[in-house]
Amino acid sequence: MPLMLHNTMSRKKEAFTPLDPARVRVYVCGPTVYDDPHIGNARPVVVFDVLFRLLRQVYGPEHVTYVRNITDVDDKINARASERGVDIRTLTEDTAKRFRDDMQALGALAPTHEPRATEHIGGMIALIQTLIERGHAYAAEDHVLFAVQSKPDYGCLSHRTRDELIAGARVEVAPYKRDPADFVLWKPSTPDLPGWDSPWGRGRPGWHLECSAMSEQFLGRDFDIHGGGLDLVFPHHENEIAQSTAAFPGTGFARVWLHNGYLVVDGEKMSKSLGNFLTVRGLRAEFPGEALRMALLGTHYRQPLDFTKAGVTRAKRQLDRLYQPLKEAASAKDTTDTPPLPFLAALEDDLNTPLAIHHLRETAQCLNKALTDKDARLIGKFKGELLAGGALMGLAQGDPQAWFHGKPFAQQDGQNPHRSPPKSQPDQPANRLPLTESTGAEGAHVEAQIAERKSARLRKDFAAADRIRKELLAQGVALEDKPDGTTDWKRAG
RNA sequence: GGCCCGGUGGCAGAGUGGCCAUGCAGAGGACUGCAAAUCCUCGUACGUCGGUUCGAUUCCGGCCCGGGCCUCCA
Repeated sequence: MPLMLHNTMSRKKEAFTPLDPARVRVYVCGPTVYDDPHIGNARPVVVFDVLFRLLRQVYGPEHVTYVRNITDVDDKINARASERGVDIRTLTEDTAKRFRDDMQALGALAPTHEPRATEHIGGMIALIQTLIERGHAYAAEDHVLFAVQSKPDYGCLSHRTRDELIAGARVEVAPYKRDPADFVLWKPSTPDLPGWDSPWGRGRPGWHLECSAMSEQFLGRDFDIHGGGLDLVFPHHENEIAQSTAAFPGTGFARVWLHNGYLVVDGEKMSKSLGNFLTVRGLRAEFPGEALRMALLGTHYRQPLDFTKAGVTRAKRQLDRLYQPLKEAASAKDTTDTPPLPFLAALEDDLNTPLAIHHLRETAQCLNKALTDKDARLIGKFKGELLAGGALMGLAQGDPQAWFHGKPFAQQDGQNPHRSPPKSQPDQPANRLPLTESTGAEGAHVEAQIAERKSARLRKDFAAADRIRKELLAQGVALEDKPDGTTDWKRAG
């Protein structure tokens, strides 16, 4: 089955055919690094990470180039930097680092390239010059503006005409604009603001320009997929198309446009004033990063997602159900590295992650049955399928025992100990997480209690045995007696 | 005003012109000293009004409700 993707440009699901299967090229708009990412920022990262993994699976890891930029010049950055009394580079370096750390905790692979806007100012200036030469841009009062009327197809992505945009009446009509719909390519900086010398004086680039410049640099003038949040369709992506195709006539820029739907929290738009603003960092203190990832993938990427903490708890239980049979099958060898076919079909149908998760759970159930039947052949097969499917979604790749033994998250700082490196990504050191010894002294205590309970059970002193189990449960440790007389434990809740 | 999305069982969430999503929660059973985990069985849906059709939750139209975008928010 071919990979089907919903293209915002055509508003249809289309069979995906790369321009060059040996070099599949994806660009996704990355963060503006002025503050820690919130859970809404995480959605596109996780969604397009699944796409990245899927493309690597289909075309081979070395044949996929994934670029996600970092916007490190912006008015909000300027404001935040001056608030803190640091220069923007200090602020953006620090914020970008925290962003990468958060995204890694969510199991997202590092993109192939992560260019920063400020390192591509030259390319942006060159692009502006080309646009001016071709009559698509003009300088006015130290600004350079893109002349929307010079591009008859402006609005092709958002399916709006220039007139419809103007009718919205929220357009800033600056006196230096020839047309109200024109947008800024370059704007002047005051001496206290970051700026670069240019033919139009010292200034800084408009936001849309960086993606046009950097995608060209890393992916060329024609590439396969451009992704981002739904809110970027207009004006950001519309303007990127206008800039790039105006500068390079005869080229098509991105072929397929993917946009993820909005995320709301408890049914309401996330905002600081409502008190429902959830940062990834804050959530990581309460939940495993992998549970957050599962929660984000539990809704199809184009659907609106209502993010709730109850939902994350549900997602964590879903992961328990995947890890449980993997724990039981820990000593078995997986005999395949092919994901279940229906699972793959679901992902290939416009990244239907909820359906894919369902198939993964089906495989987990098959593994459970095989374990019950002690069918070594099926155990190996389903374990392999489950791990392979999980690898494609960045789920269930950790050590099962560590997943169940991990420290309660309220007591944890730093990294998620539950994830070990994804099996299929041995070449990505950024994704190697230490498998911390979370069982340590406390584990020894639990083991001692288990031993004590075992002797109580052997002498049929069930009251004592139950008391020990109850005490442990109060400490957040749930016991699980195995048929062979041994007892397992795991974190309750 | 313009454009675009949704409304599925208690909750979450896929999908389909006629037969099952699935999970959580709930009910019952197997297993267990009792649990847990696991397995088996079960109940409860497709906003509303019309139309097309042998048949619509699924296609079309009206309406109601919710959400988003319309110059820099993923």
